[in-house]
Amino acid sequence: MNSIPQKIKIKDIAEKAGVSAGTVDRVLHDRGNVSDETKRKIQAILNEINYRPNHYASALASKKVFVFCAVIPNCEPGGYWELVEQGLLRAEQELYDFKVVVKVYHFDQYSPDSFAEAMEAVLQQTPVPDAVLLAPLYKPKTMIYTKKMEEREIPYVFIDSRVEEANPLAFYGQDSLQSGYLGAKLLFSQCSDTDKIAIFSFFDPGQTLSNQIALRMDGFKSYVSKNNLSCKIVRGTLSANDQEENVSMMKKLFKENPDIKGAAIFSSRAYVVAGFLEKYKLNHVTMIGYDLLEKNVKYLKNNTISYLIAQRPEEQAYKGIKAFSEHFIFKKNVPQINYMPIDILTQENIKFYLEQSQ
Amino acid sequence: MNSIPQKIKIKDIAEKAGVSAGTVDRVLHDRGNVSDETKRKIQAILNEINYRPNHYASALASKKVFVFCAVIPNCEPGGYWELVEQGLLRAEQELYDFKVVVKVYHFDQYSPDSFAEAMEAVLQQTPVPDAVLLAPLYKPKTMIYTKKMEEREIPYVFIDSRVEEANPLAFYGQDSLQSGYLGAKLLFSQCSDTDKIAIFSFFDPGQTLSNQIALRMDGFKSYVSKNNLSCKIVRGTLSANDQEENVSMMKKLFKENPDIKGAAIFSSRAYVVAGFLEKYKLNHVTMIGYDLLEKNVKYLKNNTISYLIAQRPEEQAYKGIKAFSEHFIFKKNVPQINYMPIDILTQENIKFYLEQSQ
DNA sequence: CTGAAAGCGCTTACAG
DNA sequence: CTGAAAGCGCTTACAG
Repeated sequence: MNSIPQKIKIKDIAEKAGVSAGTVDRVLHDRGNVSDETKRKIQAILNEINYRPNHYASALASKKVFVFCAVIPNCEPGGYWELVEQGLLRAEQELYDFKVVVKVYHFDQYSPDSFAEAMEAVLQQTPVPDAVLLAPLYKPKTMIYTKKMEEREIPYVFIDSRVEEANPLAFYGQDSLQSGYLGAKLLFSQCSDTDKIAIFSFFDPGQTLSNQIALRMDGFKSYVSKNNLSCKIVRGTLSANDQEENVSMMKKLFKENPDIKGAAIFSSRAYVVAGFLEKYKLNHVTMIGYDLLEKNVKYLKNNTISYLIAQRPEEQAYKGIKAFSEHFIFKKNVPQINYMPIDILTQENIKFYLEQSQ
Repeated sequence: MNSIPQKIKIKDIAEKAGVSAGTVDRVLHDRGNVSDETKRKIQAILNEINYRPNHYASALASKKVFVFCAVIPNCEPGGYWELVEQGLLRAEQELYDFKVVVKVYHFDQYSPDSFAEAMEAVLQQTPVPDAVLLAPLYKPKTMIYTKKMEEREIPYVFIDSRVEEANPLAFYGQDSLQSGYLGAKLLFSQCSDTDKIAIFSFFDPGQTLSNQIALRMDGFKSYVSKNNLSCKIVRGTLSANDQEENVSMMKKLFKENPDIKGAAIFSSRAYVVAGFLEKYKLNHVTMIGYDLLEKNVKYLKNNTISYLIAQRPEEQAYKGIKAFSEHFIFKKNVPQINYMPIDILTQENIKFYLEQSQ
């Protein structure tokens, strides 16, 4: 009548071994204070039977509080990192009954030093964090702190981009090179191979261009060269905070190059360029951009942007925190490299991605 | 030191109300045997404080076994419905400790009668299922059984497609009309507006074309008419089991219409047409298809198919079962209409969707 | 109608 | 090194 097969419990194992449940628990979690003989006997039984621990009961009984820290750039309202933070909070909510706390630390995404400060604060906080999630925007500073965490045996997860030399518990993010490559393919599906294309990027005072943007640009170029396209590429440099300067720069660029047919920008702020194209009615310019921000979606919907390429930032953060709970609470192995799908968004399917915030 | 705020437990409420935990439990779950006065007193306290029940402890203590039935078409290896079944099994695995069993019933997807038989079996099984997930391929038969389930107060979830007149706990699937519309857009991004296009569909002996396929076709046509395209459309009818006949049909079609430039097929078996195009080297024909099947992916990778449109079948089934656990175990409200994103797959991003099977 | 007790499957001091 | 007991936050008979 009952279709659930009888589950094996610690008590069953204890009886078989002629010991108490406490002792079985000790070998199960390898916390010592068991004689070699008893240990062998219990392990023999464990090998024979298929014991599946009930991690919910375990968490209920355990007094352990987990503190997971997250180190990400400051969140502007409506900006990319706000989506990431939402994922962190969703994971925290979901893990509430497991006594998990997520503490978020922010840094200035244009300042490697500010990243370092945040990491210092994390490593000095009490209680010591059980694990750390971080967006490793800058490789040298990242290496300093991954090393420290490895010394202290604090597992860490990368989101957004990754540093190959480090050894995180897991990584969740996009293959940036490939997303740049796909961006080129989509742009040239609307443009001719010989067209003039404008590529925009934000001026970077400290020469600290983040990994991801640089890789997307490489991917874009690799599409062009692999397919022997004879397009001409012109560059425009944007300012992060001076919108007037941006407008005059773009005015000049499009005046000097009236034959520009396509535009691409590899940061999440496509709306800066799209706003210009719309205002000055440059409808003949096809544009592609990155990331599912409200401000970008507006221009996708009115056809100023033809394609947006997205990377599920909320899901990256959510899965990053969940990786820690899988590791500590559910004792599961987590795959180390987890590329998110490179989602292609158009006017026709955007609606369903917007609904998807879970 | 401990950042977890003190949680309120049933015992705390019981003390405040001057009753026992059992009585609080009775009003919490509305299972009667409580005097109006006690009930009021407890509810007053409940309204004041923010009690968050620990559903894990609740499930642990409860003896209730949940049986969820799923009614889906037969799974061919490598076929669409196998992906759905994988999602069912993943959900069952994940809910193992909650004493959840998922029982899968299959039917012949070309036979409404066979669907009805499966539903009969489900409703007659012992124990009575706590909930039923189904793919409502055929509306009239579906209505018969959704009615019965509503009478017996058995919640049900639709996946794949939905019947608007019914009232499921939830629906997980694609907006088929829109996915057909997007298919047209992608095809015409590679073809000219005036090209000749071939549309293929499987011959349907019982005139029981499933909802979804018909809607995709409508969506496709609506793109054509909305954009005033002057393309010519020719039709090809395929057989589900006679591959030789299919080849001769397609030979004839392409011989008589050498100017066919594009091809579309709205079922999951794009590989039947793509295999023909590849074999007879019709490289000048651009093709779009549906669903992330291995056999389709092969032709996406070698460029016979330009775009595949996917709908996350594994996730539909997984979320469908999870909707039941949210409802029964975690007492959460489940959104009723859940459209899956319409994923656009290309050679460049397919790899990351393949890795995504969770 | 209500409460006390036992139990879900595990962990955690504590005593020896 | 080991076991008995208490407890995690709930639910479930059972007795009254």
